[in-house]
Amino acid sequence: MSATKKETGKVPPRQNPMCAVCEVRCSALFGSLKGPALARVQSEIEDVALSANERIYGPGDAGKDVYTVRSGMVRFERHTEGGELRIVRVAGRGDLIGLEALLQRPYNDEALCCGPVKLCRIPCALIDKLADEQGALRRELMLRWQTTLEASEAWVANLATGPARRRMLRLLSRLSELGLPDGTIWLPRREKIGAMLDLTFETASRLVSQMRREGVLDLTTPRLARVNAQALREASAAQDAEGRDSATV
Amino acid sequence: MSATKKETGKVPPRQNPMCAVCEVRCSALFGSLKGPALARVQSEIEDVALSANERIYGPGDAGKDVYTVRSGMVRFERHTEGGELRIVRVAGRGDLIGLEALLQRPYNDEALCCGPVKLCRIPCALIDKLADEQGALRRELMLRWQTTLEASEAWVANLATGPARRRMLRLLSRLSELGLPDGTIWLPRREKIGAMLDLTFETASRLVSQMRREGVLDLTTPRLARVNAQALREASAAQDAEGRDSATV
DNA sequence: CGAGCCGTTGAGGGGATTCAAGCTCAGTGG
DNA sequence: CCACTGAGCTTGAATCCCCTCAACGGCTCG
Repeated sequence: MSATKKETGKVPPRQNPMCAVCEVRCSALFGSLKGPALARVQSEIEDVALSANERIYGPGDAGKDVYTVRSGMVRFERHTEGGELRIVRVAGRGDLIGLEALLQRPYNDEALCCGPVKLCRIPCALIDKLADEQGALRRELMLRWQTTLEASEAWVANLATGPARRRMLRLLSRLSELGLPDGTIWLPRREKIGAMLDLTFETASRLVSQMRREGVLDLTTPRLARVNAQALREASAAQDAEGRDSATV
Repeated sequence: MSATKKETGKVPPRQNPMCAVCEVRCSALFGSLKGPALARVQSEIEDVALSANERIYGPGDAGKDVYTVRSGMVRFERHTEGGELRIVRVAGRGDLIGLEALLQRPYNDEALCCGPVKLCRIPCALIDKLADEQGALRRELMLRWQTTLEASEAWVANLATGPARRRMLRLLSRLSELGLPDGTIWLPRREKIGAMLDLTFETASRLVSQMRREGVLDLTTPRLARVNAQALREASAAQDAEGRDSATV
């Protein structure tokens, strides 16, 4: 995934992301495209900037596009059979979302922005066209599906398992991956944390406070926080060890 | 540990499922293939019959095949970051499993048989070859990935959310889909139910007993049961209504 | 300023776990 | 034949975790 060929030089201006120099190119869908194909891509892709809680797409929308996340975090909400709201996954920088649309299927979830988000909107028609010429793109697409599937299964295993405290610690760990390298993360509203971990917002609040008292979390502005990676690792290890004890008796 | 090196050449031409008349053909991967391609497929596919708890593949295995489930039920186990066992998904008749292998990736989970299972083992090399000639197959593959992803997200929303009783009711509902039309289902051991729903086996047992007393479930042989679809729907509706009440206050 | 949203914290109750006992059933060997 | 085991299942009692209900404080905005 390190650059295959970049620096094709000073690609002239367009209004769109200029994939050749895009900051997520190496991990992006069109990372493998060459010259002319890449040029055509650039005229059809549109980049969009959204702010917190804006809707990218939702169930029922006629899906004609997929999106690459250039920055920010996207959450996927859906309602359970019982009607409650549940967040089933989040996507971050480099992820490709809305894959259902490539199969002419309606979107399954509602995709919403956590904080400001930048996207590339990619028409499905463009991908269909390119895929016929560029075999590598097909493989890349399958890879995206697989990556998404892995994220979903990991969500089941790590964020939907065990006591609330453990789930919270794992969420912080996941948020750290999506956040800045200095540990700054986007911390959702308590109610959203609840929807991710299947908790009430009160319990989510108590856990956030607990993390704060323990020095794992440091709340800065309303929706931003800093994670102490070291303390998080220690707390997680302690929590996991405890679980192992009772399981190994 | 089941056979990994097959296809040693002298495979008799006639031992395979005959896709053209296979009972799952319409929903199967090669449902769209025509004449000659189909004939070639039949000489390379091997059908396997496994019994309860046999391992189909596991993390670390060199993935060289994918499998179509012809009958029975397959569960996917993995360990959480804390080391506990968790079942993250199940597959049934018509499902294609082990898709990671198509991307030369190691399998993510351990795939195990619930009860007797019949599979078609399909070499990845065969799919790669066919995909170059038959465009429809590529689309079919993507559809499989998407279907699997949807199943995984539904698992999060329905089997990992809410009180234990609701999760159990939803599990029964899901097992019914995979079972016979007369309501006969394969009911896992209590410990496995726990691994699916994130419960202790005692709680799983209590819930099974409860379902039985309510007439939702009727245990026959050790691992088989019959579901009263009507009673299950009613119990689910009641459970969901209750949830909605407290949520809507 | 009051209204409303978000977050925090406390008190009490309920649901799931934990610990523990006892049951059935298959297999084994006396 | 029957005692003896061990695995799986069931059930009870006590504990603990999380939910529910409730009050309150900070903040923005009309």
